[in-house]
Amino acid sequence: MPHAAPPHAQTRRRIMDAALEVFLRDGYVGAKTDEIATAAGASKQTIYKHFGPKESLFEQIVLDRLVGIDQIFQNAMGELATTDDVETTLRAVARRFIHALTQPSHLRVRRLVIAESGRFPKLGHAYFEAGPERVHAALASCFEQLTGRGLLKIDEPVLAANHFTWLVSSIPVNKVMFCGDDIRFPPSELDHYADAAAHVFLAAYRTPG
Amino acid sequence: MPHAAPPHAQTRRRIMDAALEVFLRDGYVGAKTDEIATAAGASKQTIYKHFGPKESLFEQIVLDRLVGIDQIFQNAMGELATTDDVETTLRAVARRFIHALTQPSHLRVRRLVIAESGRFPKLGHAYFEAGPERVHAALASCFEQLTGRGLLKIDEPVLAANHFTWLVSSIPVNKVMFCGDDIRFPPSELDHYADAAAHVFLAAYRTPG
DNA sequence: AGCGAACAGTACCGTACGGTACGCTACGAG
DNA sequence: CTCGTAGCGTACCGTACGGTACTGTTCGCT
Repeated sequence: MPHAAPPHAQTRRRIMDAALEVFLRDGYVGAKTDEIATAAGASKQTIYKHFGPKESLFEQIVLDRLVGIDQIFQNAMGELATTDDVETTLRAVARRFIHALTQPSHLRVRRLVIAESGRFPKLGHAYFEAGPERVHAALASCFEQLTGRGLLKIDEPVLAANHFTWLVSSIPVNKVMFCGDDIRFPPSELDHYADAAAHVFLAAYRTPG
Repeated sequence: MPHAAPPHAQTRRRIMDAALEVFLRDGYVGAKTDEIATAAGASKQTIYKHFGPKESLFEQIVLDRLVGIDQIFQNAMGELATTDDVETTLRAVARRFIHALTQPSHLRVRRLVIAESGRFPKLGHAYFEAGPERVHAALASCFEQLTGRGLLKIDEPVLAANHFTWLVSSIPVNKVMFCGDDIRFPPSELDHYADAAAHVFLAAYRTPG
């Protein structure tokens, strides 16, 4: 821990964390470099030295938050592909999924990217590919395996993956998009959404009998 | 070019239309009052006379776009509550729904409200209530009637209404949120999403037999 | 004709913000 | 000790933007 001398990286992280916070709160245009510097306990020169102009700083920070964004969801999928009890496992996946997704740390970034996707189209695309699309691809691959094993009946795996994720997450996610990140959902409510979503999904995609 | 003397309302509308366009393109902070004035063919004085400061202008314009926002969807529901052929009608509703929802004129406002919901929390709430929540309430009431008539089996009508609308619209809506309003979906693709959504919904909520 | 409201055009004010320059301190390596 | 690197703090520059004042003009009304 008291590793004393990482000269560069530490300052860099401090700036990125502080800047992200300011960008999340005020948006790209509303964020002021002076405030970022103050919040980071750094000087503006240092920021410009490390990241170049404001646009570049913004892109680097958001892009940085995107690496591995799908990992938590991939993890949430767990042993889905290899289970024998699809219903139980899928419900568990849905629950882990919705709890992970409704973390403010995730939804605030999501809203920021949506807000700035006009000014930074690349960021919008990058988020979409690194997040939803990756998750849907992984989920679709699970569904294919389960279909192959006769446990599900799915013709269009990617479409089904979309159905599953949006069924699970749309209610809380959309509410937060419009009503702010300070909304907290009781865990029981999230569980209820997850269970209901899994129920609907299985009604449509479970093998009959 | 001969001016035909406008009674205030016409100037007002010209300003509101131009300002909305600029706000949609640049966001609240990015929009410049000078540019709004130029785009409206009006002078800044006139704008301030009619709407007061920038914040007030923004709120009035967005609020104005919210009245009746649910009407197109209510209309899309048509004779849903009184039909005897739930499957056919529901599929038709889903198609009308997704085509109405994916109009750029709607999605651009949606994105703007999300983007500014931090700075203007009231607008976020107002949008959510005037849009999704109203639609869900109306849809839920249809579902209750259909359940009463034994054509559907729905315990939680509002939850089911959420399932239906998000099942139908989530794929294109979310894509546009991240990838920009210039994305156009082939009508056949939208129809496919609508049909698949109706299928999933009915599998879960149709009365057995 | 004459009055007043509505409006365009433009100049203007104050301030705030992105970005840079400069001078200073602290520290690790040789 | 000395030099190079990383960083802080502050002052500074140019510009741009929200908002106002002022002037002149068009139009409706009486």
